[in-house]
Amino acid sequence: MQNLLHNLNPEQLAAVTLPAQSALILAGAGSGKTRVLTTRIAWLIQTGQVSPAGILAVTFTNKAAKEMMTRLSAMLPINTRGMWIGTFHGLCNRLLRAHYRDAALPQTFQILDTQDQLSMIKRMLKALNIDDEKYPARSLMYFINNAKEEGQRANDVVAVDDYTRMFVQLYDFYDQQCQREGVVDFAELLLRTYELLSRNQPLREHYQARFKHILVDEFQDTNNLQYKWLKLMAGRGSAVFAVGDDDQSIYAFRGANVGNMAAFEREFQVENLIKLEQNYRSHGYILDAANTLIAHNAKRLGKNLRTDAGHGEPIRIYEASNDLQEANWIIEESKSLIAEGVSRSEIAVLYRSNAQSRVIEHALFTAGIPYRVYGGQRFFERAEIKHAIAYLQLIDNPHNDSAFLRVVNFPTRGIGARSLELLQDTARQRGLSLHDAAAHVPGKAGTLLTGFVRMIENTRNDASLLPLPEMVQVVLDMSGLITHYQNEREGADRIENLEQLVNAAMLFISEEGFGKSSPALLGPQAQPMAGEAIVNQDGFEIMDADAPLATVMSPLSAFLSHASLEAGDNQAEAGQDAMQLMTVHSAKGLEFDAVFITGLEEGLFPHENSAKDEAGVEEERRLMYVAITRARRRLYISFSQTRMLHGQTRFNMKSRFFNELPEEALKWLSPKVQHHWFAQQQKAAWMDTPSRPLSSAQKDSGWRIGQSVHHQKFGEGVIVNIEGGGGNARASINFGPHGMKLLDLSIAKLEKVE
DNA sequence: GAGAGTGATATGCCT
DNA sequence: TATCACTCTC
Repeated sequence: MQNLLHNLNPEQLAAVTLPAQSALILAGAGSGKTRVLTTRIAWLIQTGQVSPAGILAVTFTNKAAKEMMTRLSAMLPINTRGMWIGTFHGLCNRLLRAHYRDAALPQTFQILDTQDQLSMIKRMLKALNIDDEKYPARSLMYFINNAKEEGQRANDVVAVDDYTRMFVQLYDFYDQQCQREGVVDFAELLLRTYELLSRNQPLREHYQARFKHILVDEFQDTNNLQYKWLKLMAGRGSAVFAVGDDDQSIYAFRGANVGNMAAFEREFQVENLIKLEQNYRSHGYILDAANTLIAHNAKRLGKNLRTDAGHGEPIRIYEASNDLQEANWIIEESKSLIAEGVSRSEIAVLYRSNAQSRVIEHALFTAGIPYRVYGGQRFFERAEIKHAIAYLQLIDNPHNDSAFLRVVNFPTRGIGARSLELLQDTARQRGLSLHDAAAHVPGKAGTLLTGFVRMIENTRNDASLLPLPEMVQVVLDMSGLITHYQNEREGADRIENLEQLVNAAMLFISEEGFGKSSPALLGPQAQPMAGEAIVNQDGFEIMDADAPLATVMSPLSAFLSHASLEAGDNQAEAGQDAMQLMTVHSAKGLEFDAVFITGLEEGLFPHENSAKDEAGVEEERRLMYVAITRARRRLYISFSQTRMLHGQTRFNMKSRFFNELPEEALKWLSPKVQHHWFAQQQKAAWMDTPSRPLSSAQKDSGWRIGQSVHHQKFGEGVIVNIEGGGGNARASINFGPHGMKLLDLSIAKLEKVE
């Protein structure tokens, strides 16, 4: 125990050793949050307050869950695999597998990722002959997911207009369709589990009694359903240990509700609110900047980071005249950092939106500096992998129509659109899945379709007793995927990926504790349950969804869940020592010796879509806070007067966030920058494209695009466009925080600012 | 069924 | 500007 608590600071120690009551830990950036969380679990177990089975630890990402398990195994000689540590979705999956009957799901239900969900909705809209101009699939998807995240089924949604009524009806259809096919989307995993436990008293009480300690990571990111889910799991007796940072809440746009922190404090009668404010990551000036900036947010629980490290170096600010120049400056600074001995992987370039990465990538490429961009396509999202997975899904659950349609004619088998229409009609009329309807289709189409179905069945028969990796191999061969890609010009990479899938299957069974030779399709292995038996409302004895996945699902089902729930690495080839390029969002949780935050311009950061209301600006500010606190020793912030975006040159003002940083922590590097207009000319020359000719309006009015101006009411702005001429000329002016204004040049009292 | 052509569309992205 | 999904054409 000495060991465990060794080296914790007083705040951390207090948090780790709290009594068994609900507590809220406000953990600032770099304050040792994960350490506190894992040490807390280890401490509870080691002091005999709870057994590993009595712990429920929830995270948002698989990465965080894995990290927690790794650290925990290092602290205690226990097998973490059987513990209930996982993502919300992963844990729900486990519960639903164990209690599939009570949850009214087929044992082999499958999980739709976002892509699958969208294509399913599109298919449904088409089948129902719905005008997709009026009711776009994407909007419907958001509507459905939002409703589910509010805990609402179709008939819970209050529709005030016809449009919404239509959506509600489609939501209902969608749910029915999912149920028929035996598939669930991400939100459904949570909602279904929530409903299962709220309706099923014995089950609920069983788990409530079991999980004496519930620990939640990144609590500020919980959405409303997740919060309700936690309340239900906790019941009255469990202690919930919630760790979060309201200042790092940057996912409101996808339903996260920071308000859950305040609600938690109130509803769980939190007596223990502990703030972890000691920062072990960044130097003083960097923390000063973060603290000063975030203090501008009105809605905060309040927290201030401090460090024992000295001031360190000031934050370097650079003003570029255009985005190319900004990129080149990053290259130059990086080169000198590297020359100073900073390794490339310790240098990160952050940007607000992905579109900004292009210019920087180009410059890095030209300079011959290795770099890595986060956020590309992930392994399980690749088309060829999706195809292979679809075959596996059909073997596991033939009623999955999405999977059926994905591969029925891939590789091509002469089953065209008309045959499929026939099949879908037949299926609808008879209330069958596509797979089952195939036998009822007459003619040549029918022959081809039954041929496909037979191929699936044969594969299932041939492979059912094989271990998972070998099954995957058989599927690759029998489906014709490998042959197909062999004949394709650029199929080599795809074949390589498909072979990787066999490896992934191998790795998966060994990690999840499936027997090396246990048949892929064998149902849950009959193993003695660690938990006590419980009896459900119908008098059936049910098993606790205890321990490894192996006890509640077949290797194949488990692997398919894994493929949906964990899309795999989304960072490009690791290995080489490369500079790191990523959005600010994906930088959350990471840290680097040197960080560049780029594009600090009004409209970009804060983003124009968020700057309309105060809540949006506050989230952008938190985003900037996250960006700043990624840096350990050196921080650069840059902005540019002009920038190419969507094929057009934009004139931006520097971000309002500059006014919210402490001047004494900053060092302005900017050389005398050319005037906007010259910058544009020069850039045009560089890019070898003709510059925009002066319009008559620009010549006549004495004003020009790019001119900085001052307005009595709106302050400083930049002319973005001029229309009309002579006395009627009007200009669009970007006033940053005040937005874009269209002003009559002869009326508005504008002053030129040089 | 592949490839060309069209047009909408462009903040962030985990599960 | 560039990408992507989708339709059209041979």
